Amino acid sequence: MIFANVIVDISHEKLDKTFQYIIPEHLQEYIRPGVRVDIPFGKGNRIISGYVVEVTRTPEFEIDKMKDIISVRLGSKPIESQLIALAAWMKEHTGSTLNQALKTVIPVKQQVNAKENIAISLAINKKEAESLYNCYINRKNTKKRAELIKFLIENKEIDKKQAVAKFDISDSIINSMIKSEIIKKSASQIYRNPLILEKATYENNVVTLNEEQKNVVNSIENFIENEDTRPHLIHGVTGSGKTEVYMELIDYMLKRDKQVIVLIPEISLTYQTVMRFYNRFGDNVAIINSKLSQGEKHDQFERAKKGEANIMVGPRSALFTPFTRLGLIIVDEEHENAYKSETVPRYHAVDTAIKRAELADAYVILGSATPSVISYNRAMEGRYILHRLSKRAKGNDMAEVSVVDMREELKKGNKSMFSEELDRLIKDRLDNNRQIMLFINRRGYANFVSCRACGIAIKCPHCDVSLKYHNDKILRCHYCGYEVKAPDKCPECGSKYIAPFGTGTQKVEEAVKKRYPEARVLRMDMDTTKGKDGHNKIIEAFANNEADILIGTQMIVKGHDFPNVTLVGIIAADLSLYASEYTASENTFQLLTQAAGRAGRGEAQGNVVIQTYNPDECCIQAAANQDYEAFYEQEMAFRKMMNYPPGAGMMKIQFLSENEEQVKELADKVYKEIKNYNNRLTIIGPSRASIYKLNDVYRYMIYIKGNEELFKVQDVIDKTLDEKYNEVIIMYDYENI
DNA sequence: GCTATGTCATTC
DNA sequence: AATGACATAGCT
Repeated sequence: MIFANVIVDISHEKLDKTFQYIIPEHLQEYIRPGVRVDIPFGKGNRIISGYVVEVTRTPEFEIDKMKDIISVRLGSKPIESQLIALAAWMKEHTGSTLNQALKTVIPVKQQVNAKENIAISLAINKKEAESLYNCYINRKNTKKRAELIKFLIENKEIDKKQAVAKFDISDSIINSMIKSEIIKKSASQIYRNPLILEKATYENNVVTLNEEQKNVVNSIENFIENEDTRPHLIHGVTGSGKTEVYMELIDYMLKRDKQVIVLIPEISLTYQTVMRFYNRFGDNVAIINSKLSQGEKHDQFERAKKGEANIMVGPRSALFTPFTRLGLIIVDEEHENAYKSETVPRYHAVDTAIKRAELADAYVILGSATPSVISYNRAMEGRYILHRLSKRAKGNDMAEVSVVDMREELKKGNKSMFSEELDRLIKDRLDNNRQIMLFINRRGYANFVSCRACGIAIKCPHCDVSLKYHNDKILRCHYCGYEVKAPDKCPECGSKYIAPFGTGTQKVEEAVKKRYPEARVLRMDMDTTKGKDGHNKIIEAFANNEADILIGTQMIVKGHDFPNVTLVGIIAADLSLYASEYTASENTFQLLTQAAGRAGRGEAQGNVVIQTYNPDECCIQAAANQDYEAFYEQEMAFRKMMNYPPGAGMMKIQFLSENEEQVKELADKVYKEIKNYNNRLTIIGPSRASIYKLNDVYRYMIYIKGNEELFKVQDVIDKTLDEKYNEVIIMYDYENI
């Protein structure tokens, strides 16, 4: 016997799960995940529609109580089917529950229903209503009815849900009132501010591509003509004009009556980027970002569904745009960590994009100046098709990069945070009215506060990290937001020789202001961009030449185009190198290359100064030489040797709990279970996470190397879970599987 | 005892 | 969300 797990087409918390139905023999060939079916539901067996999310042979409900699926709705394949099939895939590949996956994939559902909220209004005229009110108010059990009628006389209509809450009235009363034609149901109005887009200028409608760009466009079009569905990876150096290539291909798709999704990391989803698309395609572009309200987001999705917009630009979640004629998904800056979801379902946008494209018969283009090692490896193996853009679009040269060994600077007696070379170049640029960007990958004033007498560093009481010193003499935890006034005496030994150490954006800002008092300085980090529009304001101010020097964290290096910047200084390149993840080198290389790419995007030659204590480190050298291939070769050799992705697949299991003993116990127990299940697997751990305590939650990790077989490990663990460990949350991540 | 009205639990 | 089962008040 075969069963179908069906999610019913009614939006209500209590029904937010699957119901299992028997698939009658004559329907078996039609039923697969995503198919819409009619099913009997509830006591009266009223017929409602639902979606099949899973087909299985294991019954999860008493078979004799299980009902049969009535029929399959074939023909027009609603977009929901496709997205539900995608959710089923996500469940499988991220280890989330189906509901979690569905909620992510179809956020529209609740909204659609919210939009169709039922309102009630009077079905009789005012006089009748008033007399009825007098009648009800004097009777004993009809107070609530009377109040409702009074309200409706005064206010015309009310949302049904609100009425239930406000008058503590029950559904059956409302229903009976509808039956006796005192009130009537109607779809309530929606009040929502539509996203106001500025008028498009269509200013650069026609862009001439250079030879290299044309080649890439032609080549990709060729693969599409031949229906080769392999994803494309465009490796284009910073400033090589990937966006123009995307736009050309979007145009090509629109001409074929297809729709396009463009994913952009949230952080570079700025006014600048958005306007580029808007100027070229006008109203055909819909945009979402995480700052939009649920309602606004829903409106954009609705526009897409109706075909009023055929291009969706947005972050990760734009992947789930309900396009019915999806033809192409573009993932810009595909290496970005932001594409990996941090909440369940912990999906990766690149893999999910490829799956969505497969379900929709669409194509995928990934683009980056620094492709992830995993993606590049896939291109090398022929699973992706690689395209190169090796020249800058405007014909200008790549910036000249120099690496400065800060140990040597110290020997020379330079104790400041600016090397001689950086200092010389900053002065030069200030004299010539050029702009400068200084990059330091750490916000705040200093890294930590420690006591010179006893050597302790002040830590966050909730997290296993040191507190960061901020200029306002406050210590902050950058993970949980904990704040405390900086002490003037060591809390351990009472010594007054307690001082901030290390460097952060605030300290750099202070040093810059002191050393170059004539320069106008802007700082951009988490602390200065808190406001709603803070991010854009700073970017715009800098773009308008309102400042000479922009100091910032990662935020400033992601994809912004400032033609007047001819110097980029990386104050301390090593910060991300010491991270404990196996991707530390990759992250450092990406960051440095992207930062370096900000220089000299206009006509003038750019300079980049990388200050480091590890000048011989491979990733720093490769970034300095702007040599991706060299980096890839080195890194890939390391990954293969260590069996890290893409050398193998990897599964990460995290154990989280406020109960320190329980986390450890459970991690140990799970380790034994896995060993027991398959003792040939390479298991690393269990060990403490790099930040062991975060927000008062203790964290243990287990890593397992392997391939598809790892998906089964989760089932094994789920089955052996003991109620005793209910407090412990287990999170799974899969990489390169 | 019967009806009108309100509450509750259930939905494969 | 929607429905039948059940509970209770009020009336004849």
